[in-house]
Amino acid sequence: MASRPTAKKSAADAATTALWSPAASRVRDRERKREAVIQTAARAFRARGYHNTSLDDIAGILNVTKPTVYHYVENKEQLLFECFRAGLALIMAGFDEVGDSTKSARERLSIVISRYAEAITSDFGWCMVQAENQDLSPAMSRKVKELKSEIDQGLRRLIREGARDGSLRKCDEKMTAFAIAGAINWIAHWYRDDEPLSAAQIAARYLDLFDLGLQPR
Amino acid sequence: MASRPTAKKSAADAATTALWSPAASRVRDRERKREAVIQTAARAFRARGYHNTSLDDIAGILNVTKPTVYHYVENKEQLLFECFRAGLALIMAGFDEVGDSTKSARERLSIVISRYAEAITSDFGWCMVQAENQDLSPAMSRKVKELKSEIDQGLRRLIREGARDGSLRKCDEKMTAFAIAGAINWIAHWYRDDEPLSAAQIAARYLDLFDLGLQPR
DNA sequence: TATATAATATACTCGTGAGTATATTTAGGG
DNA sequence: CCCTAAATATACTCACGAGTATATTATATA
Repeated sequence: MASRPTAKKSAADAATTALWSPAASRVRDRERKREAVIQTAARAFRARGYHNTSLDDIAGILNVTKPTVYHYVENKEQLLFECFRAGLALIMAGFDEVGDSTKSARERLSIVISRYAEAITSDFGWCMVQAENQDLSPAMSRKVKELKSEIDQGLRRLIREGARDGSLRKCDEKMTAFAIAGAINWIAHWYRDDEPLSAAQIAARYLDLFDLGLQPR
Repeated sequence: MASRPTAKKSAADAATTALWSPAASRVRDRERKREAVIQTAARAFRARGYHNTSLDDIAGILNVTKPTVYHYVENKEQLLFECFRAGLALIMAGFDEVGDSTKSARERLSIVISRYAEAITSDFGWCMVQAENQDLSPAMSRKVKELKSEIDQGLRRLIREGARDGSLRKCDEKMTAFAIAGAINWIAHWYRDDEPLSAAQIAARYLDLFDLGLQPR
């Protein structure tokens, strides 16, 4: 393996990379660096896919070698897991935001969906969506599944509350939550940074469908 | 590499495997065998993921060695592509089915969505959904993208026709098609063979959402 | 029945990538 | 200013998996 692999760094990588740049004042803040590793991994995973991204790649982008990466994370799987967790946190933040609101369930659902879509279009969101059980050890797979189900539970709860407060029509709670989550998760598959619509705009259009349906009124 | 790797065959594999079983009358029908290779690959990819499935695995399931697999397909990428193509064909069959129908666009869309969901829950459907550009050569990636867009075009067309014939409300054609396709594609991520609801039942619930929306009428 | 061709197997190569043993540098605390 | 611990690098190992060169067996046809 070539030392200090000469990786092509995008402008967007510069901010994180600067932490190691020879010029910079190398305040070694373990936590900051760890986060930079995770952030860089997320970006790389999203760009090339988990399996097509080696730890050498990630190290290269950071201007560092593989053992350094291992100094901050246990292994590749954990790296994916951390990215996943960050993505999940973004989504859960949406739920927290409306947690103590007095708004109708319908309004709260709107907000959650919008935040959800924003999260999904981020690097971490991609990881959160793509963290496949198949790529994880049984233990980690269980954990991921468990955590993912928080989103599902949150959506179902809003749908249930909507049926109670009358702001949403009664429907199959589970399948409706799956359909909505699926539509949003899928954004990660097609969204590119040059997409003309913002995540919020996409969410608004999706909400139009979920709210009103396609049948003329 | 161990010769004739002792792979655990599921009951469902038996039918395809029988083509090579010593007892069977070995009518060597190239096309049949090729299809068995592709079918077996699809099942394995879905079960363990594309990257976690080796050609030795696939050969093993078929009671055969790797060069035999190569006798029927160029390489692993092409194997995925064939699976993708089979999945796509299932979906496009839904569009063909309603092609010359005099039904309203709304009714036709219902049928297409139902067929689409059925296709997605199959092994080929999984491959169709998961065939990521990241795993394919540039040329193949282009081809896959091109073919996938047929689904999108088909959906948009129905949505457009619905606006014309009055059976569907006017909406953002592109984003609506994306939302619907996303919701359905996502089924591949969570559907398991022990799922209590059939694909058609899932589709019916999804259609309920897409048709009527969540806002009480 | 001999021969060409298809189908399959054996036994490799070769690259790549995760992970590590060990050395070296850097920085802070005594 | 020295000494310990953290941070990083060098230089590996090792397994695995795609793909192949080559032999062997079966089958169809002349």
